[in-house]
Amino acid sequence: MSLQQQLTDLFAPAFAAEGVDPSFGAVAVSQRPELADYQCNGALGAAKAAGRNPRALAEAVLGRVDAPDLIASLDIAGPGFINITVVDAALAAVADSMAGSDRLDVDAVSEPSTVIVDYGGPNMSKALHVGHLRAAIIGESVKRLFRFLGHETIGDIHMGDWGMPMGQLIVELQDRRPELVYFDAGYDVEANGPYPTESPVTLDDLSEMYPVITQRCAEDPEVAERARVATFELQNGRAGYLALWQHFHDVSVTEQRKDFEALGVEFDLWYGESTVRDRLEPMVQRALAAGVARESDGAVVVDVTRPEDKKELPPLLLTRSDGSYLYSTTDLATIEMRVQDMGMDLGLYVVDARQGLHLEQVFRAARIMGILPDDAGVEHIAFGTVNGKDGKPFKTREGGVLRLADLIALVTDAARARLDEANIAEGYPPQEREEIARQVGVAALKFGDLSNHRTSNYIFDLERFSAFEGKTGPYLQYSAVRIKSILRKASDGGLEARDIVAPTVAQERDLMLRLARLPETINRAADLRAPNVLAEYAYEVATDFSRFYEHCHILSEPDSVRQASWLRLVSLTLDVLTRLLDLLGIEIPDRM
RNA sequence: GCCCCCGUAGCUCAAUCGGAUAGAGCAACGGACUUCUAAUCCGUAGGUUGCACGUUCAAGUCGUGCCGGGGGUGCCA
Repeated sequence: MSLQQQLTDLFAPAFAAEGVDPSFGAVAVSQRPELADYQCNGALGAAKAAGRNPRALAEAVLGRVDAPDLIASLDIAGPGFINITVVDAALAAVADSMAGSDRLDVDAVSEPSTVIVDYGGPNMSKALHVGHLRAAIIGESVKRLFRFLGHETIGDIHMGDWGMPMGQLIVELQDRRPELVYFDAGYDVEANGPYPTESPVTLDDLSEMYPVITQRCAEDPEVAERARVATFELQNGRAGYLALWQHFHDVSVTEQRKDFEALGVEFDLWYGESTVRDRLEPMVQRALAAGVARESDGAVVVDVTRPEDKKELPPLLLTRSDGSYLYSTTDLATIEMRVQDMGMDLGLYVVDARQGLHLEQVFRAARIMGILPDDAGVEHIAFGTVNGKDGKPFKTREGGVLRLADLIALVTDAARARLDEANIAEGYPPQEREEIARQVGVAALKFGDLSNHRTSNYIFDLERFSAFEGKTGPYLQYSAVRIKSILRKASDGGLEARDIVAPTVAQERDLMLRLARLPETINRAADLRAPNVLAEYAYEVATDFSRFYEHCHILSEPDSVRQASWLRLVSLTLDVLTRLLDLLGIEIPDRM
C-alpha cells in the first residue's frame, strides 16, 4: 500500500469519528514542501458541511490520529490545513519495499477490464506525417499505462481504408492509366486469370495522387460524383476495385509499419474500417427495422439530439443518398465488433479533438442502436493540433507536410551530432553510436510531445524536439544512464546493495519521498488518460536523483551501511525511471 | 449565427478535479569539472494568470458578460 494511502487510512476514520464523511480524510502531497511532506485539507470542507470551526475540527481530528511509527509531526496551519511530516525510517521502509517489488508497489486492478485503445488511425495510401505523431505516441502511452495496471488491453490502429478517399484514388488512377485491367468491368477472373500480384502504384505514387484528386473533387462536381460511384462500387464488391484496393492496402501498410516501428509504436491489431465491411448493411437494416434510423433526403440517418442539449446536434449519417457508407457507419460497426467479438468494456479513442462532434454522434448512436451496452464505456481521448508558429496546422517552409520519417531522421541527426561532441562517446563502436542516436532522438521527440497536456494545441518547433538539455527526454535517459554506470562500477568493485536505511541528508530524503509517490502518479495518469502526468513526474524523479548524485558520492562513501543503502536506492530510482519511460514509450540506452 | 476548446514569465509549457507564497525548461546574467558521465548541478532576475463583475473561508481553476485566437457545424475523414 502506498504511503499516501496509509496516511489517508489513518485520517478517514478520524474524520468519521467526528461525525463527518470519511472522504474528507483524503491526504494529498504537500504543496509546501518546506513545511511538510503531506497535507490533509479535509477539515476546511468538512467544517462547512458540519457547521463547525475548521481549526477546531482539525484539532479534534489530530487528537484521534496516533501513529508514531509513521508520522513524525502534525501541525495545523492557516485556516485549517493539516500538515503531515513522515518519520524518516518509515520513508526508508516504503522505498525498501518498492525496491523489493516487481511492480514497484503499484497495485494491479482487482477486476481487469477489456480495454481497446483505438489510436494511430492513419488513412490508407498516405505517408505518415507530423500530424500522425500525437495520435501514435499518446495512444501508445495510454495503451501501455492501462496494460501495466492489469487491464486486458488491445491496441488497434483502425486504418481509414473504406471511405471516399478509396474511390477518389481509384478515379485518379483510372484517369492516369485507364488501360489497367482493374478498370475493365467485363474482366472475368475465371476466364482471364487472376489480377496481377504486382501493385501498379507505390505509396509515394498514392501520396502524390491524394492531394491532386482531393483538389479535383473540390473543383469539379463531375469528378466528385465519379469518386462517389467508385466508392459505392468498391463497397459493394466490384472485383477489379477490390483487387486494386488490396494493392493500395498492402503498399500502405508496408511503409507505415516502418515508420511506426521507428517510433516504437506497436499495434496489436492492424484493423481498419474495411474490417467490418460485412457488418455494414445488416447493421443499417436492423436500425431501420427497429425504427431508430430513418430515411432523410435519400440518406439513412440516426437522430442523436437529446432534450438537454443546448443546441440540436446534426443527425448521424449511416448511408449517403446513393447507399454508400461513411466513416460513421464503419465506426459504429467497429463498436459492434469490439463488443460482440472482443468483449470490450472500455473503448479509448485517441483521436484529434476536431473529431469531437463526430465521436459524440457515434457514441450516442451506438447507445440508441443497442450496439453498446450500458455497462460498456467509450471515451474520446482528444488531443490538440500540432501548429506552426503562425498558429495554423504545421507546414514545412515549402508549404508541404513534414513526413514522419524525415522528422525522425532530423532528430536522429541532431542526436548523432551531440554524441560526436561528447568526449565519452569517442570509444563507442559505430553501430552502438547509431543506435544511441536513434534512441536519444526519438526520446527528445516523444518527451517533447508527451510533456504537453494532450488537449492543448502546441507549436511545432524542431529546435525543441532536438534539444537535449533541460526538461527533455534525453535528460531522463542521461539520469538513468548515470545510475547504470554507478551500478556497473559497484558490481565490478564487489559492492552490494542492502537495506535502504533512514535518510541522513536532505537530497536523499527528497528522492525517497518522490519515489513514494509513484503509485498515485500512475493511477492519476490513468484516471485522466494523461501521459503528461507521467512525463512531469519522471522529470521530477530525475532532477531529485541528479541533486542526490551531486551531493552524495556513492562509490567513495566510507560508511558501508550507508553506501549499500544508497546503491539500493539508486537501483530503485533506475527501476522507477525505466518503468515511467517505458510507459511513455521511451527506451534507455546502456550508456550515452 | 450557433456549439466546443484555448488565453499563465521575453519564448515554449506545467499547475495533484476550489487550497497556503502560480512552478519548470529555454533564452539572459553569475558560479561549480584532478572526484560515480558537465546531455549535470547551484544561484540571480523575470507575473495584475486577456479584461470586468460574481459565487466563498479560499479562484489560474467554478458562473455571467466582453476582447482575442483555434476548431466544429447532415451526405470528406
